[in-house]
Amino acid sequence: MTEKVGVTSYDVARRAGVSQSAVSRAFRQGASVAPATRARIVEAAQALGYEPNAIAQGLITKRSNLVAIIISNLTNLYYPEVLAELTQRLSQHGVRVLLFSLAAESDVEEVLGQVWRYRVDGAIVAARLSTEQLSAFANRGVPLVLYNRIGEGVPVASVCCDSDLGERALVDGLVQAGHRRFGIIGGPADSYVGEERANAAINRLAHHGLKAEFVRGQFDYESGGEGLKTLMARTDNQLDALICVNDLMAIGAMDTARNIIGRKVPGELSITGFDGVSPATWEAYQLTTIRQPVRRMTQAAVAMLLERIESPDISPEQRVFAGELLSGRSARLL
Amino acid sequence: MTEKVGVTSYDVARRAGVSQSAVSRAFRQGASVAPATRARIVEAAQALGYEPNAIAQGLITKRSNLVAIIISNLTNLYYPEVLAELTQRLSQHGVRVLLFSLAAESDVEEVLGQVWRYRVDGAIVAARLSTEQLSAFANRGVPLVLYNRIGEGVPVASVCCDSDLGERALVDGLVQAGHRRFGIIGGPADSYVGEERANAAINRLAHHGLKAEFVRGQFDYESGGEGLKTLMARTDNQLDALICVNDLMAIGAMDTARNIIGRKVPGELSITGFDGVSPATWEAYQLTTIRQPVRRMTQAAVAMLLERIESPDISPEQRVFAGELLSGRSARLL
DNA sequence: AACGGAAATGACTGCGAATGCAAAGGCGAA
DNA sequence: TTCGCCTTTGCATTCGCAGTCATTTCCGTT
Repeated sequence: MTEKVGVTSYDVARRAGVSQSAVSRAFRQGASVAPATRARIVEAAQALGYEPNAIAQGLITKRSNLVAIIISNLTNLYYPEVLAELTQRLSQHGVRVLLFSLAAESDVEEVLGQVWRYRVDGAIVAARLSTEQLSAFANRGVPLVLYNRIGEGVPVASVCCDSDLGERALVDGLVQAGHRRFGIIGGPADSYVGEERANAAINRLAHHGLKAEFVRGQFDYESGGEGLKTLMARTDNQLDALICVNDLMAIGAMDTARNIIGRKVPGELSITGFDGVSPATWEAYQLTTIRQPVRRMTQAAVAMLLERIESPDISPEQRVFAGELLSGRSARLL
Repeated sequence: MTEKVGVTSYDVARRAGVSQSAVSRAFRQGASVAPATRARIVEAAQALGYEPNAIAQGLITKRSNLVAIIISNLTNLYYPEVLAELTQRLSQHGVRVLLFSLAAESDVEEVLGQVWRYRVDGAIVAARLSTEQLSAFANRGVPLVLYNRIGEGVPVASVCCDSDLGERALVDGLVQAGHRRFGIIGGPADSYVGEERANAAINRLAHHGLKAEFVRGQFDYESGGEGLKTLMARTDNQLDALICVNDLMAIGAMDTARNIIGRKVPGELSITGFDGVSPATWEAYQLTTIRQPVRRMTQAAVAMLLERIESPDISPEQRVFAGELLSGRSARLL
């Protein structure tokens, strides 16, 4: 078993006493090779430590078996799970993952350049793309599936978690439980889900004839606490319900409410989140939130992408999944 | 700007009225091309939406500019940060990341097959590799850097966080503060850092003439609570210090101690962790732990790998970084 | 105007595997 | 034994680009 560098199909062919074509065929499904020949070849390959060169394969077949995954902030606590799921599912289908992690949104353009260069078979993107960038995928014929965002202005395949349904469940529950002074901590203005969720909450509150104070956060723990303080100041400490557009900010707000401001949660202040990250279920928080069905969403994203790799002309489709209401102990509902 | 599929250097050459060689040179650093010619070529390339085919480049130059990152459990809360850092640093050096996320350790063998096929320039691995697997990297001439583990039996480049120093600081602090009944929650038996840290703690306790009760966990939140309960049962509830080999278990233990068992932390029970993940600093926990210098460690891993890609014969090196003691409020120290 | 040397450019080959096509081999039936 | 058909096999070509080598162009010199 002398594994060595640069073993090619010719080396294997020589050792097995066949032609290079035969070696190629021996490694491909359903090719015409006599069982005995294939056995000899496989044996020779094993002896030499041969593995087909995926680069060369990609060049000639025009299939790299590579899929780009572009994620903006991996540290979001929500994405790692998504990434792991996506990677493993894609692996099962013989597709490798080329990972691009954006430090800043402005890096997208550069990243896309690399995506084109590697001739990926498709891409799953959880980052903001401009209309031009979206069209670039179409023009280059690279199948694309957006994760938790939709193609603004351009029809693109995407999977999302339903913001309206989710926030409606939370708002309705809070209103029915008697809350009246609402605060909302949104995300950065350029975040799709941030705006979606905030608007969903605002609209549903309006439906009940209620208004809410609104501040923006950065989706992180600190934003939650700061947002809460700001809202408290603005409302003369009268806030009795706080809707955060993600869990991390809700957690930050809970900690600040309990340990800094000295408000009982949920006794004096109800707090809700969105995502259903693992810390949300920790004993200290028991957050009332909407859990995104990550398994189903990743499964859908992968399925949609693979479909489109096989048949590039499938029309765009949006799959919107309802989240699950996790009734924790951070909010009085119903 | 008609971006289209399959634009090759020949297309660009034709449009710019030059040869394919010229196009190739125009896109390479320091090649001999007249500025005017290069400008014409770049313009033509832009007009056609040409991007050099990295696959073809890889085939001929034998440099894929691809690095494999193999991580066992991405959901560990500690790894996402590491992954994001590694990816971004590698990107800055023009290297792309081929991500492999293991669902089970047994998948390693299959993953390695893919790693060979893609002719990656190197690999960073945070997963358990057998001696044979380690040698396979050497035999195939693929530079390898291990993250938070060392090559057992084989000399391999690696970066680690010092378990001895870290646990020593924690143990010494706890002992000096008067703790005597110790419990340790370790990791799975096949985890390198788990064993390292547990042993480090046990040895340091022995140095003080103390023993500790020991149970194993799975590095997750639940393990912390369960481990604590088990230890409490074993020690007749006399435990006064709990050392967890990672933060997540420490957090789980804190929640269980406070909310289930009804023990004051740190009043009646001191708890320590290891890693310095972000939830450790949350207001609700303020965990006393050892923070791994992630930035320096990832920086080192990337530097070591790139060095070895440039000069494959550089000898193995271990870089061990001291962690930083985060004195939180989960333990009485000194 | 002629020359020399450096810079710029193009023709050509090869990286490693896949595949169309033609040739060879195997086997059963007549 | 011969024919015909199907399965195996090999040859030759191709994918897109880098890099070698030979050729041409361009300048400054004398």
